[in-house]
Amino acid sequence: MERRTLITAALPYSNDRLHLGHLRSTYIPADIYYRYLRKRGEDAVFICATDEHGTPIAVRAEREGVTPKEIADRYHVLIKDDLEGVGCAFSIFSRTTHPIHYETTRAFFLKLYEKGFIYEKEVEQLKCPRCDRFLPDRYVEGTCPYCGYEGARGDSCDYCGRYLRPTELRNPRCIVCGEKPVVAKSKHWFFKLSAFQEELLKWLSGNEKLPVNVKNYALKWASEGLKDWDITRDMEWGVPIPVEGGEGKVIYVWFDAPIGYISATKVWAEQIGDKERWRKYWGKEGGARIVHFIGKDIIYHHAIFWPAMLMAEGSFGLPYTIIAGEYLTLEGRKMSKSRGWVISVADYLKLLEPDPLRYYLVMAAPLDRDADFSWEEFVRRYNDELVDILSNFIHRTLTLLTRYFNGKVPKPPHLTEKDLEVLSSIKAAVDKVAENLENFKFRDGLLEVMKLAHLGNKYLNDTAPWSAIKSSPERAAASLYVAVQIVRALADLICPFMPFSAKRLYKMLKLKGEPENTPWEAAKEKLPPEHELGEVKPLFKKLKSEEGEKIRRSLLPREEKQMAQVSLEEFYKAELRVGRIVKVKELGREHLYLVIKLGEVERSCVARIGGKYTREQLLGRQVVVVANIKPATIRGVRSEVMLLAAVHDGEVVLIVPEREVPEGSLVR
RNA sequence: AGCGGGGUGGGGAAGCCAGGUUAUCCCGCGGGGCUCAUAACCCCGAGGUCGGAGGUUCAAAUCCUCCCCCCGCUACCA
Repeated sequence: MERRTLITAALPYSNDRLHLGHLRSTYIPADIYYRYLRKRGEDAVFICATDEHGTPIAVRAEREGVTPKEIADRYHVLIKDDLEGVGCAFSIFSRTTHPIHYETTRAFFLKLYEKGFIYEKEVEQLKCPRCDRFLPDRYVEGTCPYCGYEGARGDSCDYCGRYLRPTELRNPRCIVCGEKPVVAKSKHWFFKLSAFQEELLKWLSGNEKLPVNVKNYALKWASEGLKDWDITRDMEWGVPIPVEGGEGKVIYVWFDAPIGYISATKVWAEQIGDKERWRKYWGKEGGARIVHFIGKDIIYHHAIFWPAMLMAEGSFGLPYTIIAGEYLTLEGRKMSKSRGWVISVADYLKLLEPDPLRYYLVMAAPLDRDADFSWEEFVRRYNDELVDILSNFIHRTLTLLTRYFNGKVPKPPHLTEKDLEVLSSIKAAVDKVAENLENFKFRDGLLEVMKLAHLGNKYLNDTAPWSAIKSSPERAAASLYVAVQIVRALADLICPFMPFSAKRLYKMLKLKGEPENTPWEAAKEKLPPEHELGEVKPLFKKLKSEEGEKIRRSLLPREEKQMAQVSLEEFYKAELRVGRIVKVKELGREHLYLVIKLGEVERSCVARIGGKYTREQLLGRQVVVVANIKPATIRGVRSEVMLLAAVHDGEVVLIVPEREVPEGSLVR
């Protein structure tokens, strides 16, 4: 039976635009795979959608005074633009607010409910007395019960990585108002995840297609024991619970999001006018190979939660494999949206073409390892590899043909052993690229493509048609006949990786149709003698250094570049010490005069914390000061040391030792 | 502390999971060839005790143990 594949790319969360990291970990690999299968003529569908529920969108909407749907609408369009801009050829880019999604999610939930895999339970839940509402997971922060980390969120601890429940947190606080929540009873629905532990372990360990990074990670969690999963939340934004008593509650976003893969397939089927078509992919028997492309951060959800949900539901196929892309750093450092240390897809596309980016992101490192986006490296790969090796080979071949053979493929009199050998290595290359793509080895596949271009350059050098044309035109004809076959193959081979360039190359070669719809094996076909070529133009132009510098300046985020770095040595010049406040006097409305005892000595300090702290709050407390700061006179009073405090939105919070230490202790 | 990733010729990276002939690729460097092409292309060469120490093995960059060093995770976020 013919192979059928359903490819999904992780649903982008609809409250921000995408950056280069998203592309590298998920969307470009998925797109390459889909384009490859499509060229193979296989039955493949490429599914994606925006994920539009959940607390972050709700919180943000609240803050902006709009509805959550408005936020989701806004970003759905932008994200779609980003992805289409880099060439992602989705069959459908749907959304989880689509009516079909609601319907599918409700049905999924009900089926599990009827089968007894979802049960109701009164739980003790955190409720904020000041905000007067139950607090869904991320509305609470506190101390992790496992590792003691103080900034753990209600759903998980970022420090030790464990998944938590809000009530497990020690010292919880409401993130909206900071109030200590109280425990209150609330009814919730749980998915019997624990019931699937054995089946999951079996499925995970028996699945030879799962990459090691996914498999090991999931096995570790599954074998540590799975708890039942609270899949409802006290909020309005989301899919309403389809059973009695669920008023004011919705299904948890991580429960409905993966169902989006199914619902989006349904939307697609409807759009192409073959409403029941989706069943061919999701059917348990005779369904498609379901291939999920995700980022490494959501392995847990795709390799544990999702398969368990599917096992419980029973009528859909389980994932065939899950490809988890690792992260992309920017100039060697982790990307960070809040620090502005990111390059957004939109910004990139304003300045450069998508193909070189696709090339770079694939080449930078294998998918299962972290990669780095560095401007210098990008320019190097662009100029030295794409331009010099690939584009230049194509250009010189086509130019020679234009000059010596009127832009037509010459008729080779006879082909030497060497010519035949090169022709057969074209076929071998086509197969090698395919084999790598079959195994999700995108980088290796692209390397094979480049090897073929390299071979082309070598072949041209060895056969030197430019000099053969004088001594033996027949040799020149043979040589260029062979060389142009390599170019022809490249036109198809680069298509999954660099679809825009493939298109241009198709035009230059006057090949019929579009590269994306032309069968993969066409790469092995030969351009016949007399075939006429189109207008020859370089595929990629070199990035000149001034031009590159200009792009670099507007592309790379500025904020971090301005941040000066401090060496350890420099840092140690600052002498931070613990002292005790032994005297407090007001100095106008904003300032306080303090005397701070640092061991044997006492130092004066004028601090701008008036109105923030009272005399009583300060007297006798231990604080941290910069002991060797250059003394200054503030409000007419000499200040010898500087008091340290955290500053945020007009708040001033003193830095104090976690417990009492001898005065004068050094802080390092 | 924990979790994760990494340490391979001057720079950047593969290879490591499935151990095995001269350790691969791009850049840089030295020499040569070519002059069709976007000062591009091709060939040859120098340069590596594959972080360190043990161990397993006929054989280890690759497996095991211990150690050293670097990076990320404490802030929504692939």
